[in-house]
Amino acid sequence: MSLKHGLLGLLKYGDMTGYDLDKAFKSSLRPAWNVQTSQIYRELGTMEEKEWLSSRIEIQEGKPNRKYYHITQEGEKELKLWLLEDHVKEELYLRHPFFLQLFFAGENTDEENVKMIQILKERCHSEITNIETMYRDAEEYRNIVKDENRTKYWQLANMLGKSYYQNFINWADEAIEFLNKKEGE
Amino acid sequence: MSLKHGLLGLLKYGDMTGYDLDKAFKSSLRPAWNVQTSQIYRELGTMEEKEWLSSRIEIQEGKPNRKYYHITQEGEKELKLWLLEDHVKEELYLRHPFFLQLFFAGENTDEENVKMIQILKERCHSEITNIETMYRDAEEYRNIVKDENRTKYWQLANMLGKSYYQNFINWADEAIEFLNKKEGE
DNA sequence: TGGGTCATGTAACCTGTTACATGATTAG
DNA sequence: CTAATCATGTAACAGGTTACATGACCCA
Repeated sequence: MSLKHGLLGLLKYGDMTGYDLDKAFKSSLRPAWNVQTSQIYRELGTMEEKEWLSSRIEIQEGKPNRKYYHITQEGEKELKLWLLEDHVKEELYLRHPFFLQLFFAGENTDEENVKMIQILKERCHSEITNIETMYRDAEEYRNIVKDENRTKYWQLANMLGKSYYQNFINWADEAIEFLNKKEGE
Repeated sequence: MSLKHGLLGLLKYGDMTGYDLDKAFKSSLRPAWNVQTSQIYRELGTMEEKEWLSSRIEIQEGKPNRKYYHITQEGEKELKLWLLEDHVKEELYLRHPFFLQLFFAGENTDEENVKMIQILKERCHSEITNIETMYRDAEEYRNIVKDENRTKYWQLANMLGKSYYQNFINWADEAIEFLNKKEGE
């Protein structure tokens, strides 16, 4: 999607290594998507070529060296522009194989589909739990950062993430009821 | 995502050309995502190589010839398996740049962000209108198909699509209220 | 006379995914 | 003793995006 800009955003909090960024991304932007570690390293490479980032290597003993990335002025400019762009235009799709599966679910039996919808529900419940844990873990950062402007939007992102999964759960309940009623007819 | 399986599903309704599939996809699976026409042709090519499809060419006068694709037994088997797989596992992410944007929205002013959220709302309203039109247009198919098992799931997909966008709208209202309240403090 | 529909694609590029590789240290 | 953590990547492939090309017909 826009991994590059996600990384730029995280690097505004401070210099980090690819490893740190991987963890930071996975623990804060998880509702967005699951990034591949290898992709992060690749993107960091091309971002450095574009001069959005600079880097320095810290030598460690016993452990592998750490390569710290730092956001440049170019990078900050790029991030600022991206944050003001309208990304809502064409990219609001419900991009899940599950939706296709549902559309063609008439090819399966109702029992098979109910089972699938139940799995969806469970999965969404556990995602909500993850988000709540994530958010509680972030409390400490909020105490350190004390930048209300930032934390305000973390809260909004948190609300959006949770309601997104809650919506699947609500739909799943309605769907199961609907299928049972049809069954009884 | 799984364009190949989406195309297989559509071809179960009857033989179609790439052009037809493009239109069918865009008018029924639109809440899922917007496929590139060129990608459909490419995928059809590889699907034919895999022998999930066979094709025949119908010569037309004045207009370009039409290349009809037909789902093979191999293709049907593949679709059946795919429809029973668990696609909910790792792929339920809210995969939108908007989420990243929101997470880092503290870099913008509140006014800029409220404007952005309002654009989101409008866009979601128009998506819901699109889905409703789409669904009404599909009524005729439902009368022809008369396969209640299929149409039942079209209805569920329709419900999911609408609630997905409605959820953004509800969130947007809360978010705007939240930002205004914070502003007043 | 210009734009839309019909109908097919190719080429290049960018992004995402999967698999693999290394090698030391630390905790259960 | 085994698994996890620390920390870096490369290679190959699959899937998505953008730009371009062709050419006739139809409608305002």
